[in-house]
Amino acid sequence: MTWNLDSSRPIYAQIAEQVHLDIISGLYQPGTKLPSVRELAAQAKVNPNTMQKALTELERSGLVHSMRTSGRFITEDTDMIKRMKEDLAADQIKEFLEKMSSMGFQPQDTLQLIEKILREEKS
Amino acid sequence: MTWNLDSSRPIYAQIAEQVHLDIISGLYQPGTKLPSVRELAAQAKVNPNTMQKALTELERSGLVHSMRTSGRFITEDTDMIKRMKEDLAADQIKEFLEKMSSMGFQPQDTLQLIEKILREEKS
DNA sequence: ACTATTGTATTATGAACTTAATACAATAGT
DNA sequence: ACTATTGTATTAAGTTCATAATACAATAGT
Repeated sequence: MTWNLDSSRPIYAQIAEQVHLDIISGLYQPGTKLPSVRELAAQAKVNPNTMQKALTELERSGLVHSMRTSGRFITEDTDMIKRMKEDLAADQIKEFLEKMSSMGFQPQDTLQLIEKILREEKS
Repeated sequence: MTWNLDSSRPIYAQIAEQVHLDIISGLYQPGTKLPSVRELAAQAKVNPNTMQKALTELERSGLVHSMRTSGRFITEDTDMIKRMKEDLAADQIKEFLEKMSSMGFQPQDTLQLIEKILREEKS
């Protein structure tokens, strides 16, 4: 797990989002136990309170739940994870297209630009 | 000009970004005078200090410059605007593809998903 | 039974952000 | 010359965020 944090948004929100993505992408398997708050905080080099806040935030999504003294676990509801992945992907795409649109790129322009950039990256 | 602000990031940063986009998209024409700080603040329903901070921030990009008492103006350097538009678009695309990738969608998957969503939106 | 580990709560401090209320210097327009 | 408008600066207050330093209750593991 590599933590990629900046100062553009609250750190706890960035952490919550990243763990969210890691669950959705399957990096964290359903039913798995998460490292402890203190350990995750150490890994991410943030205060335990900040990590706690991030995880509490994540809990509201239903993707994780805490078992008092045995730790925090990823949900085993694979359908839910799948649904969230689809929803989030759709949201990301709409948000992205909207931003491109506000720059003057219509969806078709955007698609072509993406393809152009992908071609360039291959070299 | 409709202002779309939320609490996820500093307001001044969101304003700076939106004006930036409006210049890049051509909504604000090169050489044009911007409304005054106080008027823009009233439009966006934020404090004049906040709008001032947003515009000062924008000035660092070189897209606008202030003329003491006659107001703030959009740069006339259309080449610069064009260049910034291209750069920003490329950045947005890369950032987007990276996020999709962290969710488990490879670029080709993402392209197909976008096309699927565009088809769905037509109906 | 004991102990370490778990999530959680509390209090304090400092920084960043936002609003508010003013004030000032420069100058465009009259 | 006068006046209103411009960008800009200052000071104060309140909120959110992050860190720090502890502390507590519950329980898994021994």
